[in-house]
Amino acid sequence: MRGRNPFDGKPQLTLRDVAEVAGVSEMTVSRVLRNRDDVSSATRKRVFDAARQIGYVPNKIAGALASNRVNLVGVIIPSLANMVFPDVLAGIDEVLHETPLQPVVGTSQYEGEHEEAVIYEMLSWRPSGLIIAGLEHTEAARAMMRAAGVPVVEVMDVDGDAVAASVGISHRAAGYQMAREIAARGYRNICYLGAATPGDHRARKRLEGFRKGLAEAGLSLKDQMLYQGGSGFGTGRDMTEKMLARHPDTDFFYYNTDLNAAGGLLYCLEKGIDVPGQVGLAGFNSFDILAGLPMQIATMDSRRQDTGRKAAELIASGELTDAQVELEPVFLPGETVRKV
Amino acid sequence: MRGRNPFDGKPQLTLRDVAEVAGVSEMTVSRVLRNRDDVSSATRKRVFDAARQIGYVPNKIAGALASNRVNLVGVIIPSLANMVFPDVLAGIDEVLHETPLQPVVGTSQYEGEHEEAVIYEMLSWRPSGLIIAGLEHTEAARAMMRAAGVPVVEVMDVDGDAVAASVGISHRAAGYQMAREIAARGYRNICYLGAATPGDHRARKRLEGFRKGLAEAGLSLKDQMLYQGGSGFGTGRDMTEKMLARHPDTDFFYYNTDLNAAGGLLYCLEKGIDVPGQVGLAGFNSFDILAGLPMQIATMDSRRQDTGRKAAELIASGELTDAQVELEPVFLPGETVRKV
DNA sequence: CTGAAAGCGCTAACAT
DNA sequence: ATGTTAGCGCTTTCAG
Repeated sequence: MRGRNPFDGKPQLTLRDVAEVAGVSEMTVSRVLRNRDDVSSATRKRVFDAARQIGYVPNKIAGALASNRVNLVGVIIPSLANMVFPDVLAGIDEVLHETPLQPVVGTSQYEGEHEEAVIYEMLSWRPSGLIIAGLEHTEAARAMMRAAGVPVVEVMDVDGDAVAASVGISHRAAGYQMAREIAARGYRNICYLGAATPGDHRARKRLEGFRKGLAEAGLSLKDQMLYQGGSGFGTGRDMTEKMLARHPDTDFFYYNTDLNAAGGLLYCLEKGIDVPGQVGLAGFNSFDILAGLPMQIATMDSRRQDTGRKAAELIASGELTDAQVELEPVFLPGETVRKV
Repeated sequence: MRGRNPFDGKPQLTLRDVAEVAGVSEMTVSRVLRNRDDVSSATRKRVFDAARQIGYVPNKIAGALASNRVNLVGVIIPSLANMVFPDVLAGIDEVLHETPLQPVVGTSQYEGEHEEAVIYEMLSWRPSGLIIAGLEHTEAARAMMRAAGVPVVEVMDVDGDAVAASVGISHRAAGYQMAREIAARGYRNICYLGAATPGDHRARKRLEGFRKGLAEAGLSLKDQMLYQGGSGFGTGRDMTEKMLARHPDTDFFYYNTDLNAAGGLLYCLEKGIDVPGQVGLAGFNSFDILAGLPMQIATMDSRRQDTGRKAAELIASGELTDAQVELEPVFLPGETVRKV
């Protein structure tokens, strides 16, 4: 016997098996199973019954090879551990769900070489499209995406040159706008608390935009602190405590994510610090689950689900597009910044 | 020309193209690209150079059809919107990352018919394995999984009959144990606050186990409340407020998830309620991001990453296993229950 | 160590 | 409305 799948004891059922039971040609079975309407309803029924009876499951591998159509969409994100990426995935899934397309997920672990390998792997399945987080890739990765011959959408960032299409917010603009909002509210001693992930270009760009916004308001960042490891209330709390010890006159903390901001908020409230009077706080992302904190944190909606949805729509359209879709990050003042 | 992919302008590069450039046979190219060691290193280098030069990406569709080997693993979960499922995915991804296998994700939206369709879709790719959340499936779905001929692992639940292998905690046991812990700490007026998702069998089983545990301690559930929509601090806060209004003598709230419990905790603290003296609180899941709340919530670690890892290991082993791996849900008393 | 032939299961294209 | 033929790009098998 030829090399079957090692797990596969019994030979797989083929169209031929269904055809024999139904008493029609393979081709007719193929037509019925692809829901084509050029088959008589009597034949259609016979075929469906036969297929169900023997438990036939079509082989998409063979179908894909013959038709050169693959209903898979590659999705490459840095990690699944950070909530923002599953959020984008959920948006993608929501749209693909209405189509014959299925997402295949790969993670790059914020690492270019790794990402390149995952892209290669994905493209070797000849997917119907590729959705990939970020605009920063190795030169080889960009070359592969350019040559892929299928729609490629880079998501969650529009600050830079996309290989083809892109969907997302400008993190520079998000940081910039936040700086302006903070400055306009009279805060002056502003610190940034973020992550030390080298491959996190989006956080880097937000901080760049933030500094620029401060500069234009005649301000500058007083200090910053970067942590290793995951975000969370504990992380935000610790960083806030340390920074306040270092600079007791800090009057604003800008966090890389709401999760850390929430920790900072809880710390401040515990210490009896007047928020937003004495100290203001702002995060980033806007997580639904945090609605219900003692105070609603000022943040900026990063439009993750919308990003996923829009990217999936571009792929589903089948066009080889290079649309640049910039979504607006929405400033949500919450209750942790002073009123203007 | 035969029906190419509509997105594909240029014909795809084949082994033949590489072979011509390298001046060897297709077969030799195939060997080199599969990293087989029966090729001279001189030839190997020529082939690699040729492949890189023309930008060749192998076609796994064709390879899979010829070899009957597919390096995809189907993963079917109810939703991506609930953090617990990405956590399992992360565990799966962590292990598959070290193998040639790639996860393909599908969601069932907690809906049996939908799940059945997704299973059919997945199996038609002849994946190397299938990981699916839960033990409750339509009869047709179970039949497909039984006949799949590849390792199938049902995860996140072991209370019931698995089609083949299963990995996860017993939610009944988790609920039961939590009830015993609560009873042992002297709480008597106990309410459950959870979700109204009909397809959430795990929450249902936890509650069953919880009731049983209470009963064995001579107690019974005072009341329960189920909400529609996503969990979060706001949801937990609202439910807690309503339930306290209904039963001011409630001395314990058991939540379906830590996210809701956190909302309840914040509400209680705000109202000056003595936690854990007057009111105790416990959730479920154990989310890292919540470390840093004013009080650490009593919870039970649902071992999500471990579950994903173990399931992926079973798939990666390639064995057609029916191992039943029961992980222990770990009780974490935190600070929101009285000391024993 | 390298090559030639056959065919994986399905679908496009062309019959009828 | 249904059937026939050829072949997708690769790997298995067998030959050298």
